[in-house]
Amino acid sequence: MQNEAALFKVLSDQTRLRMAVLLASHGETCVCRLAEALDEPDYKVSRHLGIMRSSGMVEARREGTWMYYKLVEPRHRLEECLQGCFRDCLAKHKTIKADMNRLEKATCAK
Amino acid sequence: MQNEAALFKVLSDQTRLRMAVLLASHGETCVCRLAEALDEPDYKVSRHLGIMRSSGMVEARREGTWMYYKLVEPRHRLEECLQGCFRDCLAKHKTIKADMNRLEKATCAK
DNA sequence: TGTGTATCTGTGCAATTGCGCATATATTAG
DNA sequence: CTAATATATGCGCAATTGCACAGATACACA
Repeated sequence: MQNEAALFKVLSDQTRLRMAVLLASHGETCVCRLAEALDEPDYKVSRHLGIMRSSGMVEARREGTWMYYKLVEPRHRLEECLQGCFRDCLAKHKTIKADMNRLEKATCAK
Repeated sequence: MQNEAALFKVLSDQTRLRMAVLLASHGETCVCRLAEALDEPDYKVSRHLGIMRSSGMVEARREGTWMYYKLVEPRHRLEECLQGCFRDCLAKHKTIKADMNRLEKATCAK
């Protein structure tokens, strides 16, 4: 049950929850686009992605200077259920819609 | 998004998550039975139930000396989804099965 | 090699969290 | 009223959390 509670803990921070939902909706995304989408400093986004990564929730791929993050394939029913939540309920949230708007427009040039 | 993250935060503690799943499976239950089910001191159970209550996740009813707690009716799709999770995925967890066993046998007399 | 862009991380700080103990409250029975 | 049972809470403590700043890496390209 430790692991399950830890999963919820990762999602208990607004920054991380927003990113989880964005990654569920938009798929693989680089750090600077996420930072623009959330309108938060890159060091903050990077730090929280690190936490999500070491919990096993997301995985990263380097491509040149960029790091692309995505949600992992669900490893059990709980993860599957939560990812469904992200897409089906949370993606409709006002905050997320605004995040998605900024994400679409993001140029990755600051 | 604040509220959604707060929901996950309530579930990020093992004691609270176990109780949420128990309440989802077993329905309304009194504090002393929950304490026996979790094999945790009553003040600890009571304190965490208080947190769950003030977050709006559970509601309480007094009957004589006993307090009965239950999950609230889902107020939106996220809560509905999470309660589904409790019943469909988490209730099968080893820890929860053991909790449920103790719960069935609980006499409420210490 | 050196410069610029993207990303990560060490550090210190203030705030929050969960715990156990002891005590307080509420209710019922005698 | 008193005692007993069930539940809640004030308190202090140790551990964890999230933040911002500054600096460190990693990579591409000249």
